Amino acid sequence: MPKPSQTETAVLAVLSVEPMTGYALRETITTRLGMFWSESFGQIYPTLARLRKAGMVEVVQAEEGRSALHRLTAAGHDRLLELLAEPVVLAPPRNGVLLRLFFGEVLGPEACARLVADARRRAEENLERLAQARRDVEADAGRPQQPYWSLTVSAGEHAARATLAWADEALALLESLRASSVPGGPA
Amino acid sequence: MPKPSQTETAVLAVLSVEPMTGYALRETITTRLGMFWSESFGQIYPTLARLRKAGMVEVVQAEEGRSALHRLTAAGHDRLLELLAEPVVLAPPRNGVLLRLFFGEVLGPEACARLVADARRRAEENLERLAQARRDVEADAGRPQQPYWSLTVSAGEHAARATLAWADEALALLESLRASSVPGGPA
DNA sequence: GGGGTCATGTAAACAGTTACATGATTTT
DNA sequence: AAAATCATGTAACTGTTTACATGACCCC
Repeated sequence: MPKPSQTETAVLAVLSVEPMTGYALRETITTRLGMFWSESFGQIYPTLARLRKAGMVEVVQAEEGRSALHRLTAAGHDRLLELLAEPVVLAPPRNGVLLRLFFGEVLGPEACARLVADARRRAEENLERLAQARRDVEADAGRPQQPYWSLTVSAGEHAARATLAWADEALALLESLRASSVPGGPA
Repeated sequence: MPKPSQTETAVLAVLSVEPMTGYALRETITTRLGMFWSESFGQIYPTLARLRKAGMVEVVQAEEGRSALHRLTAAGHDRLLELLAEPVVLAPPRNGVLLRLFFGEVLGPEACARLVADARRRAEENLERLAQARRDVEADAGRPQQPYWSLTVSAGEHAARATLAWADEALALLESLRASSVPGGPA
């Protein structure tokens, strides 16, 4: 069996819920999984082609005149189980904000404060998107997937709130730095 | 001027503190920035070669018999300022744990609980490493970089504690799921 | 009929890791 | 003398994004 691919895992997983076009697949990943996953067309279409060739996915005509949909085969479902059981791939850390802050002396407290404020704003935007996601999940009460979806929303909420709390702390510290380094304020 | 590179930024930033060998550069990135950054030798050495050719970095002989060190030139420092002012590159989200949890119905509550427990353990390990980093930073009290370093440690602590809190919540929910789906316990 | 969005794909470029090769120096 | 660590580099591969090309369908 070929070596596991993360894109393949995501594609098979989404198709396991419902057959759809490649375009809808990308749409679903962006809107439903966007907080913790992303795929580009340049990944999705070649992956679908490979999966088709390997018999994991078949193309079905849903309605006359409609685009053909990609549906998981039994082999595809087995493969999905196999891939989900693979060890999780941890992304190597690469946080540009923290890199800049670690060398914050170079940029100075004001520029650092702007970076932290930007990060704070992004976290707030995330919280809004998560509030919508929370409402969507609650509207699906009763579906067997509902508790699992709730889990992922909850993860985003915890992370976003942690960022907010950190940012407030950081902004206070940077303000005190600014004040002590320029006692008379900026000329 | 060439387009900004993240690796270049990190390399110039580390060298701005102190001249060192490529090997020590990697070591420094792994141990000091490891919580939020990473670079491999395959990136570092070609980057150093390019920076040397571009006059951003010069090679100096520190001591007789010792390996030559890479030192930032004035042009290198200007370039660093330029790169640090570039907009932060946000990594596309790719969280394998949350992907598996979103489709948690496929794996079932027990396997999901194992995934969450693993994530929890990683967060706890991070907290231990951060506690050491916190002690290291505090030992450097008085250095002008100290408050900035403290900021990055604090970010890690907030994130790790958020993961712990989420994981506990998630494990409780998964346990109740397991209980309700298999009322008599696993046969 | 024109603009938007649905839909599928390819090509080029890029970033990054892994594995390998090589050798000096230091420690045991 | 051997083993570990320090040190520099290259080559191959992989995964991923971006940009481009193309056309059908829908609704205003």
